[in-house]
Amino acid sequence: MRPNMEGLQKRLTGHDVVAVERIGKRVVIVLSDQSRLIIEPRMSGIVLLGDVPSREHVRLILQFDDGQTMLFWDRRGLGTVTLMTASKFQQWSDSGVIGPDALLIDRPALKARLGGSRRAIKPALLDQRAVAGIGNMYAAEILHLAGIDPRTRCDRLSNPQWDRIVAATRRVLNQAIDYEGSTLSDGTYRNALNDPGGFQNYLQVYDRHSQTCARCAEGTIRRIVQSQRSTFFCPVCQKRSGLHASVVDLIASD
DNA sequence: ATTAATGTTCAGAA
DNA sequence: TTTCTGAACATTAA
Repeated sequence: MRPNMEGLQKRLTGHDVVAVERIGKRVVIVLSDQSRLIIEPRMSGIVLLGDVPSREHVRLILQFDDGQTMLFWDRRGLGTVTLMTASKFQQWSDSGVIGPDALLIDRPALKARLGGSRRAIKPALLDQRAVAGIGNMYAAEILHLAGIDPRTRCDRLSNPQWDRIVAATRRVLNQAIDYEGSTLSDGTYRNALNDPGGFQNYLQVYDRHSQTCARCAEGTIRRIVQSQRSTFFCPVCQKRSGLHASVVDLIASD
């Protein structure tokens, strides 16, 4: 991506932006000829309007006629920027590399995609081909809210458990969006105006290793590794079988 | 010096 | 065939 950045800037010159959309974790900028500029921020990338936070790590700058600036800033440089023609985008969209969006999927669809799998539910939720938009932090929060052990095999989950996963997904993601994301102590995540989010103050398990669970006030949050990612969970609220009473209340109050 | 980090992809092995 | 591991990408901070 970096070697072609100048070529990319040149190809973009003279085009109008007609829409900005989202597919899973990607930002999709629609241009007047229906081609798409797709930004995939990955770990540390952010899309910003306005000032450049630092001259370093700027990957792309869109300068608009009215003086506004949109830029992709990526400290670790793991993110990607891709410009696709309309037909290439259509092809890519239809290829199935990105599953249904996490905020739109319903229980039958999610179960159809994962219900036959022997994988543990936590790594399965991170599979963007199965369902798009859930990352490591929110997978932990979702399963905690749903009261499900992250190690549970997908093919052992009951319909009520799938229902709780879908409900918890919507609630966690919508709440995180309302609070404009989670900015942990390293300050990486920012909204488009470079302001920190507020949802980090409401995280129940993520990054809370060895703390007492705020919900049940009994369990101690555990950290385990699944598919080379940290998983945090409360062994009391999230049992393989059985369900802590407060879980039912939380989901039901939605 | 080592490790881990809100992510994904690849090769290779159970 | 499925699912996992380890490495890779690059940077920062504890």
